[in-house]
Amino acid sequence: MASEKGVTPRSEDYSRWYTDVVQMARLADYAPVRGCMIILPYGYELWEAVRSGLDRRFKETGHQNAYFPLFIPESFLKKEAEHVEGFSPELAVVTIGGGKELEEPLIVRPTSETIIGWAYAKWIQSYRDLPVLINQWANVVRWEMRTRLFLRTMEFLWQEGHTAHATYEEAEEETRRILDLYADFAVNDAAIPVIKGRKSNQEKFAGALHSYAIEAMMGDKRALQAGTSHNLGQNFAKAFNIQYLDVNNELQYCWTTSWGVSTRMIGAIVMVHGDDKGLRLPPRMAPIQVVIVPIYRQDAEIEPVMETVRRLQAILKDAGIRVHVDDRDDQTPGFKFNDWEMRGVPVRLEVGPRDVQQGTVALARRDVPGKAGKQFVPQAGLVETIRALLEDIQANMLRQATEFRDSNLFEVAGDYGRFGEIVESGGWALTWFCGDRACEEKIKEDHQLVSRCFPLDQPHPGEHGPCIVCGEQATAMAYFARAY
RNA sequence: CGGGGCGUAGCGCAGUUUGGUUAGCGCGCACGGUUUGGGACCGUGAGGUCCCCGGUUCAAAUCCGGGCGCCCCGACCA
Repeated sequence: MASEKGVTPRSEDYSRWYTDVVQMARLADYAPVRGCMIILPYGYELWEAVRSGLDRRFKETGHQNAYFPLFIPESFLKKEAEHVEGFSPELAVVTIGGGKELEEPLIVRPTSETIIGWAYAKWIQSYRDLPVLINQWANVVRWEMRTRLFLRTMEFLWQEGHTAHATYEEAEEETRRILDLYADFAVNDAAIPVIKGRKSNQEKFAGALHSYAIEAMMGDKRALQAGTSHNLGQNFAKAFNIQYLDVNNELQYCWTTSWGVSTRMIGAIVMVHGDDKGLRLPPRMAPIQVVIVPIYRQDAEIEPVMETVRRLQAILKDAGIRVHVDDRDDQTPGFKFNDWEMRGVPVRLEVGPRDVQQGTVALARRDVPGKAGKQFVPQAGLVETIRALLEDIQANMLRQATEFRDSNLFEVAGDYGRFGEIVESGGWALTWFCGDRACEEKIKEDHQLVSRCFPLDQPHPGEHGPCIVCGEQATAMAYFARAY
């Protein structure tokens, strides 16, 4: 970890900064097993905020939670050709149980399409059983070569939705509905601007007809896929015999979808909003929205100060604001200011003897550094003041992130040299792209990066343009950028 | 899986080149006191299989051989 005081400045070394922030803000710690992490209480509270934000939206759109087993029979994975090809390099396999070699090895789930497909085949008989709209909150394991706290760990937490529908149209509608839901969560709760788009065939989920994703720009301009939604077509339905009888008493294969957001979202929040001093949490996600730091010089001042602190704490808590009183008596106020700034708390409230006398408090906002972000306000009407301040911080953080992102998006047509300049300087290039494997490979060879997505919101809808690589007429533009 | 770096107290490191007292520093921790509106100070104290195994030597944190682990950068991925 970095220096004795604070994290490595973000501007100095981005990846070290990230590692420092995650550890020093006590979001996560390294585990004794390579590539695994311990999610600490403060980090887990953030995850709970992600979970409740998404879960509420899932329920509102008619989904229910369920839980499927961790272990999947090896043969299941093999039933969908693309799927097994995509995942086999990163599987953890259990071959011994109870001291005996297993007849059939068990896969520790890397994702649950197969075992859920098996269950759906059992459950679904008729069009009357459709749609099936199930989500599960679970851990999954993928044997990763290179890992990073939250961004890529061998075991991670996520939600995976799995739905089955009667028609392609319904499945596609579901896939898109979830993509919208993810974007809504990212933008409105996590204050992360995202680009909704379709993945190229090369980048789609192993076994999907096509995949959509929300792509976000991190503070170092690299892209991060923060959520994915897949239209699986009938691929898994055919592999697992998920069939139903339609109104005409004819047997049909279902159309299925799957979609997921993982603990990686926490990495995104850190990397999008953090600054040189550490974490900055959007108020809607912050486990602690307001931290109260009591200030006193002499023992005689403790009593009246703490009395005011407790009173304000109760008022804020009753108003539904997540408030914490830092009453540690072995740390100075100055230390606490820095500590909570590093941990990203949006608002700091100071109560000292002067405030007790004058009926005021000092309020400091995390998104505006130094004195500029500090103001003295009356205790009267504090709930309204803080509510407004939290809203303003939330909006400001989204605005800052959006401005930063937009200033690094560049459109380029038909000029491969210019395209190279953009992506090599870290920007995102939006360009006509035919989507062919050969063209994507060429870019990968030249610039060590692949397409992020074809944005759903196309800048020139209905028009054509020359693919940036082969020059053939392409019908859509895609983003290219270095990614995590 | 390639390239680089690192492994010495809870954390960050010095010491290793050139083997030699009782292995040291800062932070943190415990206790006492003074402090407290932007990272306090003084005093006392606790804390070590120097990553592991083997070898060389009168003597190894230090030299030699082998192994393990972690971090960073690339190839592959939520």
